[in-house]
Amino acid sequence: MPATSRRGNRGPAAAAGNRRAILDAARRLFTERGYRVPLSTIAREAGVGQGVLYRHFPTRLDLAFAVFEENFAELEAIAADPGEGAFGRLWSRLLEMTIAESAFVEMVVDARRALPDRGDDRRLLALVEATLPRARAAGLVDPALTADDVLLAQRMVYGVVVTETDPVRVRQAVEGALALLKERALVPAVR
Amino acid sequence: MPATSRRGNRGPAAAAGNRRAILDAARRLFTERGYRVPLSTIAREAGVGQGVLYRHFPTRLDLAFAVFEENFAELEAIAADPGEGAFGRLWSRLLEMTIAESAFVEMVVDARRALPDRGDDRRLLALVEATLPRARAAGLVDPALTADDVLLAQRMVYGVVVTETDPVRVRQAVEGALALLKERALVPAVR
Amino acid sequence: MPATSRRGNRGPAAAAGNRRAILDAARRLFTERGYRVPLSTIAREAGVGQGVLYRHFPTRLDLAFAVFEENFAELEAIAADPGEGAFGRLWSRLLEMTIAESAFVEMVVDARRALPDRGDDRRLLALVEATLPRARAAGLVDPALTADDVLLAQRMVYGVVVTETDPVRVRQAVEGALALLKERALVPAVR
Amino acid sequence: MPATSRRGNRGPAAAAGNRRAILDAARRLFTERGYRVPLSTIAREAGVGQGVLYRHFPTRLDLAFAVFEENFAELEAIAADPGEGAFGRLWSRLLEMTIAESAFVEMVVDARRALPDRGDDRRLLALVEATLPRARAAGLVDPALTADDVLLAQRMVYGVVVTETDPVRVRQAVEGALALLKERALVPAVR
DNA sequence: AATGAATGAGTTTTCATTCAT
DNA sequence: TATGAATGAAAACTCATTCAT
Repeated sequence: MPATSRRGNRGPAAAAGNRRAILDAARRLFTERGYRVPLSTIAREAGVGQGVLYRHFPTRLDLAFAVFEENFAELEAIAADPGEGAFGRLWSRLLEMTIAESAFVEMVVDARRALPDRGDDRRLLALVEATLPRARAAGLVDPALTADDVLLAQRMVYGVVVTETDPVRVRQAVEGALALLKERALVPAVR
Repeated sequence: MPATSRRGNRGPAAAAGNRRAILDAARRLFTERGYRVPLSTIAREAGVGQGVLYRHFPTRLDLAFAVFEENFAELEAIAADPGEGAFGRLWSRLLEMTIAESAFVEMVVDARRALPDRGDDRRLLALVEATLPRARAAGLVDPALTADDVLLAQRMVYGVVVTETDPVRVRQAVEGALALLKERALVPAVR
Repeated sequence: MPATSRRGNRGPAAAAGNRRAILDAARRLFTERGYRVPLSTIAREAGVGQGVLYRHFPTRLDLAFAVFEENFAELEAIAADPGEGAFGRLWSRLLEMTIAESAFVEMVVDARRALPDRGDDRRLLALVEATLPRARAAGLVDPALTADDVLLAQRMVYGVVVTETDPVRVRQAVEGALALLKERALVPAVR
Repeated sequence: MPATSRRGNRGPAAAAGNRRAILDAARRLFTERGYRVPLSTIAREAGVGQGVLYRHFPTRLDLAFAVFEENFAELEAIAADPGEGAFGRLWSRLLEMTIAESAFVEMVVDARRALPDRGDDRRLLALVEATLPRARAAGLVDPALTADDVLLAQRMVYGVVVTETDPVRVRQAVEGALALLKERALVPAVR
């Protein structure tokens, strides 16, 4: 659904709201229609002019990374919890994101052609490294499980999500993938 | 490199050669420049007119599936071998294809949005089902390994390949993914 | 006036006619509305689609140079005449072109920012060098007049044309400029 | 470099400073990047908002003429000198301006399309008429040289400057042009 | 049957101008 | 009064598809 239709020049005060509306529209449209959805469609759905979209996000990748960034912020908030369950919640949320927003695989593919490393892998790695030791100490995961393993596992789940042709079977396919990885006791399984 | 330069209307005899040249050019360009490479580029590289490309392959997907089909044909030839090593060779070749032609993930993503199921999964499944029992009987794989597991594992490897930003680390990443799956003894590992 | 309105795909046979129509429209619109006239306007006036214009002339400069090239071709034809009057006719036509198509100054300014030397100066220099000696031998011009002088004089006339704000006074201004240069006996004066 | 960074609404007192900063930025950017440089760029470089630029200069031409006006003011100051050398200094400075700010040719071309005569020619003519007689009386210039000749000569130099593709050869080209005009004893030559 | 230019709709991109704060 | 974001009308550019020869 478009943000409430906006008309006329609402002045600079609208900037934050516009940015929000653009990000929401982009997240939704990337998911529904894929990464290549026209920028003009995103602007229209966000209820802003094309120029506003360009002011906020000069390239498609800038927009995509900004949406991605919000996911990261959420994961960082989870990882900031000092409890032993943080890793489990981080992994669970990461799986949900992977399932819900597989459109980002297309973005990654595109980014790979267009850009040098943006360091996103390292940021995610840091979150895992911050939380995994406590889970290990509490006996919640296989002691041999490394942070690299976790990231690799997430990428493997990505592969399953993106190649699943029937949307209603995505969760089931991910369950199957996690079962194949189960020996290393990645927990918890997807809800 | 374009197929040998072609000029003028060479009549029906050229049809097969043209089809061949288009498929070769498409395979190369999909890999090098991604699934969205302009069809006109493929026609040019193949040394044919755009009309010919349309005659042979009315849509981008028809072309992509035809390229994919050649991979299937190769896999089918491997699976036709009645020996106990057929499954291992099938898996090995499947991994190689996954590594070399990850551009097909983009195609699959596109196909998912555009088309009803084309049954490719089922064809691949049939090849695995034809070869896995003999490998299992010969003790070459974990007895609990199912054909579905194998297909799922291949999709997981896809995920790793497509998300690897550094081309020279793709094999290493796949090795890591296979190691995570090793408990089920998928053999052989990637070369 | 637009080339006779054309609709529908007339096939490759239309290519030469389209190129001609585009060049004519571009020459007219550059002169009437300046070098920055929208390419879409040129395409519309030529009676072709935008894509056709792009196929023939990938950039605005390519188009402008092609129009310019036609002027060169005309000058080359004049210079090919072995008679002693060739230089006079060359100079006269060059002045006419300068007066009629001052829009090309804008092009030159633009080209200077966008491109390395295209060698046009040298081509024009060659034409002058081919014809000037015969005129000199026939006593038609000051014996001290060099080909470089001629080119410089033409650039000076350019300056007068482009800075004349009243279109009806352009010829009069050029006459004045030629009078200032008269000691070197550039002949003939503009008609 | 932008004028000292300005933040916040500093009230009417800032108006003069803003005008100054805009003119400086415009002069520099017109020269460096051409007359078509985006107005937003000029505002940014001047350290002011776009609205302020519009308040001071409603159109691009208003801004361009204001920059030009400053040149006039400098020339007027030179012409106000009652000595016999005023004409020489006026001509010399005029040549320098022509060389340094050839971007103004683009402006003139644009103005010609957009505006009725602004009388700039007449203002410059007045300056020459005020100083030339004294130089003539002192025997510093050809007695036959008229003020119209001087203005025409300056426009001719414009033409040479704007058509010179190699920036380092501009002065040399101007020298050549002045040599062609030398019979009328325009002095002094460019430095 | 092959060629390759033409078409034109779709997308991206820019920027002069307006206007809420 | 200054700010700088919003607007939206152009303009530029791309490319899948058609079709005369």
